[in-house]
Amino acid sequence: MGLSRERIVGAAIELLDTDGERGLTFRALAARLKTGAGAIYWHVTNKDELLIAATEAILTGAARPRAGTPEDTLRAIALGVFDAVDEHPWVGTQLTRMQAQPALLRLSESIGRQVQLLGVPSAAGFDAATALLNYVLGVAGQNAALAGSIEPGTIRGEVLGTMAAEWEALDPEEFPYLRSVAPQLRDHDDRDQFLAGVDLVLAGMATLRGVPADPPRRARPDVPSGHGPSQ
Amino acid sequence: MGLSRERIVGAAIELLDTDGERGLTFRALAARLKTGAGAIYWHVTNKDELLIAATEAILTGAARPRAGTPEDTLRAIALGVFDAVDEHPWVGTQLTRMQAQPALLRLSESIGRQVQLLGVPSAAGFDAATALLNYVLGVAGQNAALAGSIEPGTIRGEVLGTMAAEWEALDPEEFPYLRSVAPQLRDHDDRDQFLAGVDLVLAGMATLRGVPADPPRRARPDVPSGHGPSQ
DNA sequence: ACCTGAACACCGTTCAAGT
DNA sequence: ACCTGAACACCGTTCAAGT
Repeated sequence: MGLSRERIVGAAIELLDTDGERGLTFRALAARLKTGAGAIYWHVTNKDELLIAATEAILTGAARPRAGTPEDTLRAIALGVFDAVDEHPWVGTQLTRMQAQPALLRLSESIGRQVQLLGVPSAAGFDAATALLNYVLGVAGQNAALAGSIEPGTIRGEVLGTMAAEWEALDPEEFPYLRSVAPQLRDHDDRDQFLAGVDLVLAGMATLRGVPADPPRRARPDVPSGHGPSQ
Repeated sequence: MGLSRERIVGAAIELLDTDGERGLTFRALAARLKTGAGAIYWHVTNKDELLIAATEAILTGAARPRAGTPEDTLRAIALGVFDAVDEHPWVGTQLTRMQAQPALLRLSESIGRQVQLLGVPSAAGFDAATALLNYVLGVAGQNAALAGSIEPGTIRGEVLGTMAAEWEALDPEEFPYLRSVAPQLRDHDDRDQFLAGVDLVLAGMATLRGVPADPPRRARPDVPSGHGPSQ
């Protein structure tokens, strides 16, 4: 069984997951695949292409629309990205750094289409869809950065705890707000907060249709809570 | 006039602006400063610290609250970041990649405080402030990525034109939405769209107070249109 | 057609040696 | 105290040589 594009991409994903973004080098990849570094170039053009393929492997189907109201579909799409980045933080980096990422196109398409279904007038619709996309990408980028700043494989809650401790140690004169909110940071649920943000944007969109929005809830039992669509 | 931290940071900013993020190397920096590469390490710990200092130099004061309603202040803060990233795309990368970036703390503080003033209840307030921050960071990251994908110094409109052409060339079966919206992408104003997104989030926040939001406008003559607060 | 591994052109960073 | 520049330990990528 020789090399193949799939084996290479698979090994790259493993390396990225276990050793972080800096762990993926052609030498490490070659060692894991028991070949020379140059062999990989026979199947893959360069590192960028490899990263795109790896992201593609994780994100296939993540932006696929499901049945339900446009709002619920938008929540599901957004959650799909969130969970994928949660499991594979380097996906967040790819999504926010690479313009040539096909997954980003599919995500834009899915979001845009659902916003259209929402009934937002077309001029404002493009702006609204772009806003939601950018919010999702912002969270993805932050989560990737947060994961990149620590040892790969650290427990989730731990990261927020450390960050909360830093906020509590800030100068009270300059950072009263962050200090006051540090306890909330410590024991909040990322995923919940992400959804609250999605709901906030959706509530904003509702005002664009002239329909009074019901205030976004924080608890949402209607959304599946398991980590879904990533590989 | 020997070396100094300020001269080093200044030269780094010039290099980043003219040659892009990949243009900043210790060797190029040393050449520009007419020293050896190692000399820089006497004044600066490492490259990360240098990038943080450079971002800091650009973003000082960008998040400082001005007089006005909380909404207007939030718009001004967001615009400050947008314009800074517009002039110095690498700032967008820093903001979204580095957790230890002081400018990010100040930005979080400023946004959070204004959202408090907005009267959003404190539990939802933290979520709302985080949502706005993530939106701003998402746009910053995308603009940085977009700028990074092209030759430094390309004309702004040109980038969007190229991207619009790509969207028009997409498969009509798979990407009907992006194709339909390509013309809007071509001749829209980034900055306008960014503001529309901020207004969307603000409209969402308004629903959290139970106050009916007036629908966000697209034209906004009340906001200064010049590129302001960066260096 | 596919693989090997040395070699090339870079990086960031260190450090003995200078002034 | 500050600077110099060679050296070290890496990178991504290429390419002659093998099978």
